[in-house]
Amino acid sequence: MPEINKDNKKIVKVESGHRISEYVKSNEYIAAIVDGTLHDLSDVLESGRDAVLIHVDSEEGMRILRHSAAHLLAQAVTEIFPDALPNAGPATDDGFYYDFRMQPIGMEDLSKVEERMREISSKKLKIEKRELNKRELLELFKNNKYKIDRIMENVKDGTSSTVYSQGEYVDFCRGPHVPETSYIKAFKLLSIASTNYRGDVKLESMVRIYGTAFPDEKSLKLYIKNREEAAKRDHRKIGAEMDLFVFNPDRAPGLPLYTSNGAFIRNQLIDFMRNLNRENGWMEVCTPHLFRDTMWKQSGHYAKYKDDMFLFTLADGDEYALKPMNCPGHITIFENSPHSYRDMPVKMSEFGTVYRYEKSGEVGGLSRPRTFTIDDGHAFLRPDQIKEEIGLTLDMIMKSMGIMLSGWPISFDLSLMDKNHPESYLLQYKCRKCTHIIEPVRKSANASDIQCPECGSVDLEPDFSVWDSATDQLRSALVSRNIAFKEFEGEAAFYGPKIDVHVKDAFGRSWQLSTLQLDFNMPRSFGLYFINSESKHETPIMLHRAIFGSIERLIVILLESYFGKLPTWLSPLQVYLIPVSEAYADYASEIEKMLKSRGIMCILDLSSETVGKKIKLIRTKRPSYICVVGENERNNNTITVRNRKDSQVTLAVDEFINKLTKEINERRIEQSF
RNA sequence: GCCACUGUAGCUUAGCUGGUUGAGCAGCUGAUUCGUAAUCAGCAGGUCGGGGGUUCAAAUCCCCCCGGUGGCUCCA
Repeated sequence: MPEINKDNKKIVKVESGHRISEYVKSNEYIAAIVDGTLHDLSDVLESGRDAVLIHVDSEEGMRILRHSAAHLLAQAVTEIFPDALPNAGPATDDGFYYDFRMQPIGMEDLSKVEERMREISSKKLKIEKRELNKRELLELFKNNKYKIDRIMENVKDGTSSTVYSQGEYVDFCRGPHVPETSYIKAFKLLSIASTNYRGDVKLESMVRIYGTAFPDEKSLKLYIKNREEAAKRDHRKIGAEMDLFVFNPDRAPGLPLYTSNGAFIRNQLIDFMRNLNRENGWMEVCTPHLFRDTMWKQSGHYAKYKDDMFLFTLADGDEYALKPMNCPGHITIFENSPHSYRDMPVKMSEFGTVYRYEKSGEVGGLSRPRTFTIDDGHAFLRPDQIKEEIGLTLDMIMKSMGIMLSGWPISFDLSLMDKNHPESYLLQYKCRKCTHIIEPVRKSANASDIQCPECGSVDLEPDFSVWDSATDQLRSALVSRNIAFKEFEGEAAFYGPKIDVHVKDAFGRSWQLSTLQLDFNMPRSFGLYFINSESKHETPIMLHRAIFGSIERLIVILLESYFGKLPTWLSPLQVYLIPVSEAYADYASEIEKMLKSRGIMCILDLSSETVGKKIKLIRTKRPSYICVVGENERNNNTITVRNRKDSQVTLAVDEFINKLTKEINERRIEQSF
């Protein structure tokens, strides 16, 4: 996605009784904000106001443009397929879609639809808004049950709402939209998908058409080019070329097998994180891959994720499950011994391989496998230790991202609770009558199903103090590291607030890596405690944290972003060594021995092919260095080295090996030569 | 699971409107001993994803199944 210019703000004074459009000279402005609400340019203001014009290049402007493009799509589809019933068509982060109840269509139909959209666009149809009352709305859309559903849900009796029309096409919509169809000129339909009404598999299936639109042809082209470029860098293609992993759909669907090359990359990443864990007091543990169902029932995973777990029953009737998460295993270790407040925090880490039964259509490559390994960690904390521990974990994140993905934009999201819906969260309550504190529970949405155990009153007040304190500590940990972050209200898990870390690659794709989640629930459901300074049992707070996230996904990110040309410390082929002829095989073997004794990944190619051919054919394996030795090198005890960018230098063998060893040990991204 | 696209040798691929598959690379054998993106020659490798049907004849047309890929959260 191209950069969005957020400073394209223009404010005009609109006098009472006038249309906003009268003050707009350029067709780069497509809508306006007045007193915080969105308006069409055709709107007449009843009293004089400042209107903030929305530029088509702004984030808001793009959404409006794409939403209008979705309407254009619906118009074209209903013209070509009169039986198609439009449901809904919003803008998405990088385009738009529209859902229709209709016969399945194919890609040929898509180009027909796109052609029709262009025709309609060039007709410069005015996009007009009308206000209708509920009765009129229901009458207008009487043949479309989906629109009727939406009207019933969104328009209260006796009130009115808006419809937008362009030519013959009318849609129930709250807008705003661009002024006329010709504003939508740079667009493309991308794909067809099946979806169900309201996303519910039990309801009828619908055809979803995806597309995207941009303010100008150039940005559209760039977007399409980036998509194609990203496809070329698909990790599955690169992985096959470099011989990193194998998939066998018959024997192990969705379960990757790593070759020695792939295993090398994994192990390098794991070694790196293992050291970082040690430096930061995360003690490595090792837990089994399967547990009895009883544990999963206690943890709550069974109730929530039963359908996504690999479950099986043994001959004696005992039920087991492969672990979908590592936390209960770590809890089992924690439980085994008493803990004083002085020993806290207790921090366990594990490269924990988990198994999740993803639905058949959802698995694919390393990005959506059915087994993956998390650089998992669970800290058992006293309530006052959150800030310190989060701060240290943020340091680990900054350090590891700097080493692996130097210079990539990183963003931090802090997810908070929505205090208007306390019933969505695990909360402590206070009895308004007798001030008794009720242990954390999750109230159900409507019922007054909880009563005070002391006086029986149902008049309970949510006590946010634990959440507030935890959230403040997360926030101040971020602030203490000078980290910019965004807050998202209502995005917290029911059991606690969290911080998510995303990185953005060279193609503008955002990837989630680290997560830090506080958990007030699991320590409670397992009855965990530590002995506090008053010799009383106190429940610890758990921190679930992963820095890489899944190692599989990290490998995907590294392969796709480096195009397979990994930093040398991660490369399974660090040196590819060629003697110019058999006569120099001995000299090359000596060098090979020296490299191997330093642990450098090296292949010596003594086959009878020409140097040119060997270089040509090794390219898909992406060696860090291609080294050639012959008469010159042997006479001077040197080596000729060609790097990933194909620049070449001849230097002393000792110097090469020393600098290369340093490059690998220091995990440098840039090459030494 | 649902929809679209797709499936010819290990990889990349030719095969038009039906006449039982053609190549390049990789592999193997031999020659060549060579200075940075393919040395030469030969050999071998395919139930055209699987099954059924139409037809004198199917990789090609029809039906069913199985893989792979994209999508199935963003609500007028």
